[in-house]
Amino acid sequence: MNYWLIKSEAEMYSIDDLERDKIISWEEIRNYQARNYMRQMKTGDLLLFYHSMSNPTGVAGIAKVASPIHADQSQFDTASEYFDPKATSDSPIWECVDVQFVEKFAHTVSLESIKADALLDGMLVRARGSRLSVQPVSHAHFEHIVGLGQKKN
DNA sequence: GCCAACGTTGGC
DNA sequence: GCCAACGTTGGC
Repeated sequence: MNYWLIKSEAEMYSIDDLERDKIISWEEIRNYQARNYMRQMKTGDLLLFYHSMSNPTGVAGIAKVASPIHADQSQFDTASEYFDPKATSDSPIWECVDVQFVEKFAHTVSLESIKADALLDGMLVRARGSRLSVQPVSHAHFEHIVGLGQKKN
């Protein structure tokens, strides 16, 4: 079992949207490194759901991988801004997994508190200028974030 | 809204 | 294959 962090702009698609939808294809990722990490995902892997461009930014809950990697349908959709003319159904360029809601935290674990916590040293999301929207997370970091998010205060 | 950091593109 | 120009991300 592996652990990951996925980012979403909170105003575009938040943990509340995922709670409502239950499960969606995590489409529209157009970054090779992020795609390559998604290719490594296995059904059942757990995901920290991170809100970017929000107040506060941070981890808002947990999701899980609910399908094997598959073609991102938006690359074939000429009406989509994510349409890719170089992609064909025989050789898709962009891929994604399905993501299923698990839980929303009692409170968001803010980036500020993540940066301040020595137990989270080395988390990629703390890196200055980190723009990667799909990142691996260690088991220890995952468990610690979940503990912080579930804590009542 | 600003802007630094980063990824991608394309000319050569 | 270099690298400047450009577009995007994302914290603040």
